[in-house]
Parts: sequence; structure tokens; C-alpha cells
Amino acid sequence: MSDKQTSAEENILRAAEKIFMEKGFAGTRMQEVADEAGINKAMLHYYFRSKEKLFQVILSEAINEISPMLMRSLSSDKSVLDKLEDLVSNYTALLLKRPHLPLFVMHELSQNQGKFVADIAINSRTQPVMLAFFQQVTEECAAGKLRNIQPVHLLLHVMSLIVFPFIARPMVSRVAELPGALFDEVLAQRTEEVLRFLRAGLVP
Amino acid sequence: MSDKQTSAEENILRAAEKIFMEKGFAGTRMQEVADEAGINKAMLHYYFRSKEKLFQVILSEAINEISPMLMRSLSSDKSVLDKLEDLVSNYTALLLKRPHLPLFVMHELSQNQGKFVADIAINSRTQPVMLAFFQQVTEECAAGKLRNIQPVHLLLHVMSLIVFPFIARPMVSRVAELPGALFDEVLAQRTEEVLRFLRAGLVP
DNA sequence: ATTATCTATAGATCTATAGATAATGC
DNA sequence: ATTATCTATAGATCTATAGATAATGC
Repeated sequence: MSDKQTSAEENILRAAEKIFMEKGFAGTRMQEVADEAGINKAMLHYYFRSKEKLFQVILSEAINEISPMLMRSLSSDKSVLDKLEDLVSNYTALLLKRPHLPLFVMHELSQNQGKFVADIAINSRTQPVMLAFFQQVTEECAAGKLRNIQPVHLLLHVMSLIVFPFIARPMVSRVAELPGALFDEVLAQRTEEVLRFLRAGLVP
Repeated sequence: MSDKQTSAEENILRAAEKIFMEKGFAGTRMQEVADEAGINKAMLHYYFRSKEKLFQVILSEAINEISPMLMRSLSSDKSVLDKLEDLVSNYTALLLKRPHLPLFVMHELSQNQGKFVADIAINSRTQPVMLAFFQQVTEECAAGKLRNIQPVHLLLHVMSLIVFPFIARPMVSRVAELPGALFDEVLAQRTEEVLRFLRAGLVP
């Protein structure tokens, strides 16, 4: 039984993840999640009580796929450049596997300002890790190991270079009239290209 | 009469723009648009026939705020670096005024793959302008005026650096626990910071 | 005894339209 | 005569639950 149990619950979660990621909260129908999971619609409410509760689980999972890796990369004992290289290669690898992740999270965070997010555990270590990293950037700049740059903007630069192309995929296919498959090859080159560009811009 | 007429239609468009941008297509209720416009719900259908048709007008407007500026910047007769500087300062200025634009367009493009977009005029000049720009990048690299870089990735770099921070605003406020107003100051510095970083990475 | 599943439906929305009425232009 | 506006409601969804039934564990 416990096998079927977890399997049913897990089925629902994976189905919900797929549909919510494709259509967002408002665009998702419980019937569609049920169909995707191959179960009855009533079972969704049996296991997760409501659409909002089910969604919150999915959104939390998504955020937990993103946030810890950022913390891990920034809190190692490497140099700034090495930390950023970790960040770029880890994130790009993640996004190649889960391309819908960033657009989903950002859209839903922007829609439901704190509605669902209130209960999502914000890791309390976030802020100290960030501040320590900013401090390290300032120090390495002063020591002449990096070109002068404001720490916040450096982090924004790196995250932008990694994440944006995945968010922009549908728009690029449209504006540049580039077939999706061709753009996927470009995405696969991002790690290398971003790292090269970062080094060019940061190493004095 | 013609004054009231255009004013009613324009009222609806501005209301629809606001609500659609905040909530997306699926999250928008016609009642809410009507309330925002200060008119009767039935009037929406009188003027725009259906929710989908109204949405399509708004999405087209949004795309037309984005695409032409890209084309204009890239098809001037300046150097690559000067073109990119135009791009960065023009786009950042636009996004400071209209911060919801990119997330709205990208989310809806990704949701409704070609559903609404089919009829949106894709400027046929897009592809030649792009190709010409890519050509110019290759030439300037060969001439030693730019560090070696693949044209597609250069354009992705620049667009990423400009657009992403605006898309990420809600997430940054959350993850970094940074008040929105404080992040707006950071956004206002982007033009300058991005330009500096670009020059460092591109000028040999 | 408890947990899982299904059928049926309540109750709430939401888009869209029909049809009446008022305002405007010729 | 045409255009604009309002009231009322049809018809379609959608979330959620009540209540019956089957499966499982003790």
C-alpha cells in the first residue's frame, strides 16, 4: 500500500509540476492535472486539499532547485572568479535540463507578490552569504585581482548572462525566426561563451 | 461623439493593458478590465468582440514597443560598440518606464506558442538586419577592433545584461530580501554599469 | 478501522450575447 | 439610422465536497 500511496502522491506532484510550469497557476485546470496524473479529479483534493496548496508545493520545489545552488557556489572558499565559474557551469547545466524553471518562478513570484511565497522557507543564510561574497569582491578589486566593479552589478551580470537566454527562447524563436532546435545548440554553448566573456571583462 | 468614442476605446485598451500585464491572459477577468476602464462589461465585447481579440491587440502593442527599437539600433551606420551603447541606453530607459513589458511578453509568448502571435506582424526586415549586424561583428573582430566573439552570443550577452534584472526584480526582492525601492536604484545604475562591463569585455 | 478511490453535484465564476434604451448624426 | 450603453441571463467551466464503495492494515 505504502508503495501505491507514495506513487499516487508522486504522480500528482509530477503531473502538477508539468502543467503548472507550462500554464502557470491561473492557466492550469485541476481536470488537466488529474488527466496528466491518470487519476480522478477528486483525488487531487483528497491529497492536497486545494489548488492553491498543490501549487505552493510545486513552487517551493522549484525555488529549492534554484536557491541552494546559488548559496553553495557563493559560499565555497574559492576566489571570486572560481566561484562565478562554478555558478555559470552549474546553473547552465541545471537549466539545460529544466528550461521552464526560471520563467515559471519569476512569473509566479511577480503575480502573487507574497501570496504563496509567504510560507516558502527563505533560507536565513541567504543574506550573510551574499554580504560575505560582496565583501570578497570588494577586497579582490582593491587587491587588483579584479577590475573595479560594484558587487551587486557583478552578480546581476552573471545571473543575467546565464538565465536570460533560457527565458528568451520563445521570443528569440519568434523575432529571429530561428527554429527552436537551432537555438538549443546556441544554449548548449552558453557555459563556455559566458565564461570567456566574464574573464575578458573581469581579469585586469 | 468621435471624442467620446476614441476615449472609450482608448480607456478599454489602457485598462486591458494594465490588467493583462499584471495578471497575464489566463489570470485576467473581463470584469476586472471593465471595472478598471470604468465601463460596463458588455462594452468590452461591443468594442473588441472577445477576450482573445482584446488580448491580441495588447500583446501586439507590447511587441511593437520592443522590436522596432532593436532594429533601429542595429541598423544605424555606427560601429558595433556604438550600436550596442545605443541599444543599452535606449532599452534601459524604456524598461525603467515600463518594467512589466519583458516578463509579460515572454510569458505569453511561451504560453501561447503562436496562438496569438500568428497574426502579429513579424517585421520582415528583422532577419536581414540581424544578419548584417552579425556580419559587421565578424568583420570588426577580424580587423582587431573587437575581441574575438561569436556574434549570436554577443547579442545574447547584451540583451541579457539589459533585460534580465527587470525580469528578476520580484525574485531579487525575495531571495536577497531587498526592498523593491532599493533595487530600483540599482536598476537605474544599469545603463552605466552594463556599458562599462561591455567595454571591458569587448575592447581588446 | 483507516486509507484510497469513484460518482455526482453544489455553488461560484466567467465569457459572451440578446434585447431594450439612450445618444448622436444626417 | 447609426452608434453607444445598460440590464439580464444563457451556457460553459471550474473548484471543491458529500457520500458511497473498495482496498488495506491491525
